[in-house]
Amino acid sequence: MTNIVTSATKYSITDLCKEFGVTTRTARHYEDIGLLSPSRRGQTRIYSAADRTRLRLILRGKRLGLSLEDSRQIIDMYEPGKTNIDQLNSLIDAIRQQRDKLNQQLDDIGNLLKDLNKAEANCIDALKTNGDK
Amino acid sequence: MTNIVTSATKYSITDLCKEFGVTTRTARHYEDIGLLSPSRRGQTRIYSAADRTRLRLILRGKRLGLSLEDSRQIIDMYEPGKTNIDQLNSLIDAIRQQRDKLNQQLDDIGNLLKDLNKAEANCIDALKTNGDK
DNA sequence: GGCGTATATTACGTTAACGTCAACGTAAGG
DNA sequence: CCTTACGTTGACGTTAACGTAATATACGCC
Repeated sequence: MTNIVTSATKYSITDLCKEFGVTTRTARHYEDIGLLSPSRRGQTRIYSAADRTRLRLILRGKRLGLSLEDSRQIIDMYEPGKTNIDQLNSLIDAIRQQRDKLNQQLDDIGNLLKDLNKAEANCIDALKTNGDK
Repeated sequence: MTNIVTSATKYSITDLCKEFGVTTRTARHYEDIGLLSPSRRGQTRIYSAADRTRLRLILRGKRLGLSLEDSRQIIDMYEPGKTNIDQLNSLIDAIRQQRDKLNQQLDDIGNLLKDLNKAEANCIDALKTNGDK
């Protein structure tokens, strides 16, 4: 059995970045703008499972075309307590806005997929037609 | 009945841009990079229904987080004939890649929506709890 | 025919999200 | 002890997607 204290899964910067297919520069950049804040051993960054999750969420946001600031907003929603009562209502608003945006995206993707299917059919048609000569 | 020749729906740059909530600079930029090519009357741009459609597709792409280059690729897929036989197969590949990406997005959105629901529930909870004091 | 409004071109400015390079520290292995 | 690999901090460079003047032309109208 591994030592409980030292075994809490931790990652070096390169390991973490390799796992997600980003450069170390990217991880450091996210730290610069306060999206990640790994602990340190001396100078060296040590990423926890929580840091890993945050990175995962950031990258998910990117796939959806969100800015890093957008992602920060969303990720901060998950954190309890960090939200004082005054802001909860505006936070709920923000959440609903995000949901609207996402539903719009769902719609867009549906349409785009339809279009792509058509386009593919056209291509295959063209290949058939021209393949016969 | 309006004159068939002159009545084919056409738009001025400001009208078209207002309709889609973008600036004229944006439309001109899209023209600079070859995404739009409206006809002209003298110097003045005249947008056709086809131009309008292209703009609509570009903006849909943007909502999905695509780059303008990505959108160009996709939009060009719709154009028949412009694709020579040699490229049809690679085009089909591109289409499938796009589809994969979109399915990934669908997945991401589903997860994000779930998360947002949780976050909202937390907020509402917090409001209730604190509202009682 | 002067005024306002729309349009044009040219060109420099801006922001986000990193890339890239330099210069250096440190720990492990041969 | 030397090399190799991985880590650090600046700091300037780059790309995409426009913003923002500045300046000039053209149109409708009272």
